[in-house]
This record gives sequence, C-alpha cells and structure tokens, in this order.
Amino acid sequence: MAYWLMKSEPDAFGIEDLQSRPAKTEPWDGVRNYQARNFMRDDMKKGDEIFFYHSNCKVPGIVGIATVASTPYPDPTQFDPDSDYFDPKSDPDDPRWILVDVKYKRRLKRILSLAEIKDHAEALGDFALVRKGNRLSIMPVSAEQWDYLLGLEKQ
DNA sequence: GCCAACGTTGGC
DNA sequence: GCCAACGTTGGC
Repeated sequence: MAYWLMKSEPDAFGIEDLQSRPAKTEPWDGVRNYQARNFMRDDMKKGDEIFFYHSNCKVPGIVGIATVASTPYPDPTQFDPDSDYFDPKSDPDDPRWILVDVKYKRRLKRILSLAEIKDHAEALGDFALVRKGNRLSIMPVSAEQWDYLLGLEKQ
C-alpha cells in the first residue's frame, strides 16, 4: 500500500465537504497538472491512504485522512462545456485527464499545520510538501513520513 | 493583496 | 526547439 498527500482549498472543497458526501466519497476532479494526473493514473491503488491537506487558507496543513476508493477513470468535467475544468483539446477517445474517487476516513485530532511540518523538515527527509517552490497538488508520501506525521498528531 | 515559483502557450 | 509572455498556485 502507498501513501499520498492531496491538496484542496477548503473554500472550494474541504474535509467537511468530503465527510458530508453520499458514501463519503467524491471524484477528485479538476486536476489539470500532468504530474499529479500521472500519480492518479499510474500509481494509485484502491485502499491507498491519503493525507487531506487544506491549502490557500488561514492555517494551511494536514487536516484528515482519506483513502483511494476507485480505480482510475476519465475526469468527466473535461468534456463538460459548462465546467470550469472543461478542456476542449481533450479527445473523448483518448481522455487527457484521469482521476480517482477519494473516500473520507477520519479527521486528525488536531491540524498538522504547514508551519509545524516545516519544523520537522529534517526528520521528514526529502518531503515534496516542504520543498521550495512546491506547487504539486498530489504527491507521494513515504511510509516513514506517514508514520512520522501521524506520530505528531498525538503530541 | 502581494509576489515568488512554476507550468503552459505560442511566435519565431 | 528556444524562450518570452502569460496564467496559476499557494504561502504569507
């Protein structure tokens, strides 16, 4: 099993929104970055665990845990002219944008803020989240990093 | 609201 | 294929 971190802006879609969805599950649509897409398309497996991260907000940080709840499939919003994520260049016979469903598991007992995570950058090793200029919205987390961060939750 | 960092686009 | 211009991300 692999571990991931996925960013979302709480103003648009936060952990509470995921929790309140039917089946607590939501298609992770709108990803329009190839590297992030490739993680979903090529590497994610059903049951993988995800840190749910709130970005672009007052206290950015990890707020909960979700799981990968589907195999990869085409993001329907790319073919919807009314969607913000419509991509006229995407060919329905060879869809450009692929997503997975994400399912709510639990909230953390406390937010692990980006500031706190940065304080532990050394122990976390080469963690994409705290790399300078990082803008990836989906990134891998190693088992060691996962365990370390969950350990912080209890402190 | 500012701006640094980064990805994408398109002219040449 | 280069690279300037532009748009977006996301912390602060």
